[in-house]
Amino acid sequence: MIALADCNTFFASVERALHPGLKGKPVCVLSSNDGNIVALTSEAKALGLRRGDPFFKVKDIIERNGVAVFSGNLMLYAAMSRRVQSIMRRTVERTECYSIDEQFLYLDGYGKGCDLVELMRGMVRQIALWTDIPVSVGIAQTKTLAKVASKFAKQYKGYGGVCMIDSDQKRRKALSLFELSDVWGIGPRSFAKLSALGVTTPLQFADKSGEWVMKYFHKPGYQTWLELNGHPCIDTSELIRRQTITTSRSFGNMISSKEDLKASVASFASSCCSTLRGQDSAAGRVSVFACSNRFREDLPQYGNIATRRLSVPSADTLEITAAVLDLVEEIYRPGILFKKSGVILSDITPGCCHHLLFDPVQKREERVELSETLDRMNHKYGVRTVGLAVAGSDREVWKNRKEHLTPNYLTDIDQIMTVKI
DNA sequence: TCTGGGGTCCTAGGACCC
DNA sequence: TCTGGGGTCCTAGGACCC
Repeated sequence: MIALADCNTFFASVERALHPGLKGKPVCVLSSNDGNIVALTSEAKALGLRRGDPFFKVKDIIERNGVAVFSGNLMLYAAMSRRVQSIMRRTVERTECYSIDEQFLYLDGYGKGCDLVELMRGMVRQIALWTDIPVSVGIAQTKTLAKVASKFAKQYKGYGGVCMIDSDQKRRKALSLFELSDVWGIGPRSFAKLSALGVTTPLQFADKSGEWVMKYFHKPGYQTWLELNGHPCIDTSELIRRQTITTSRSFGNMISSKEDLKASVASFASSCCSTLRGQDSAAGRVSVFACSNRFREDLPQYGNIATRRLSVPSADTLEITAAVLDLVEEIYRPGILFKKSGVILSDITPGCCHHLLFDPVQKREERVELSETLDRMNHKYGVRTVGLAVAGSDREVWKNRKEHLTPNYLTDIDQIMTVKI
């Protein structure tokens, strides 16, 4: 059996854990630039707010009802996620991090039936006691069914946070009651197609023949079908080393000058490179993209991407930044108001120092050392303590808006919480 | 005025190879 | 009238996930 442990409305729960006065109150967390709602508690949902709502459109609902609003602070959430994960690893030996708020736990060898449910309930209580983060756990034979079970665990208080699907009878009942569009692997497109084909519940889908599923939904849909029928086939274990690394942002203010665009992508290149070195890899290809504001129909629209292959896979901030600045020359257009830009590293291979007979970069070892020194300094003294001048300062015009930011209580000694007694 | 960011996998089609 | 067979690699686009 496998369990999925899912933190309930995770970002909002972290904010609530660090602001105890908000217990039982509506809380929303915003995306970067304070753009959209990305996480919200059930109390906020009850007011009609939805994930994805643009903040400016629902501001009046928020103000009228005294909803607590926070700018998303990913560093803070990642730190809390590590705490939650460590408690899960104390409970079960083999775990797999699927996302910042979800873990798969392999339960083979931990007994059957009630034992498993009690084991997981104990873990949920421990996490609540030590971190104040509410967690729902689903247990079943496959990851897709475990996800279904975890949603039931979240929905019905009576489960004590843990729901198990351990018989065919329970599986069929669960699938007949579950929302088809909430099944892991069935997105809006497949949902519409299934509806048109007369399939409206997960059970009806599971009861179709394999050939039928293959004909209309090909391999991904077939895998979901197998999993719903209790045959495990989705492997999520190979996600440790990323195949692409992207850093991109929407700007707080639109920009038109080439220098601002260059500053933004140079800053993103640094961030991509330190992630790359952090997983001990090198990238063989660098891309830069930029686009205008798609919501401003009154302005000329433009978007483009340019890619360069590096002669040797590299993790050198200087080399990759130089490539990124060159690529800006290819995509920049005067007169366009840019709203967003980004850097993508791909063709990623293990090992950060590659050698080639005709390497255009001199003294590559020293360059690698320089980059690693940057990483160490920024790790010790805080992000962007040292960087390339071309990436500009923290006050650049393209920087984000973040008006409701919670301090980095868990990761920065200078921002640690003050307690008054 | 204000509309997120970062990933994966699959498939089809084109270009090229012998 | 009929016009090889069997591959690889790359790219773009679509669909999905959190």
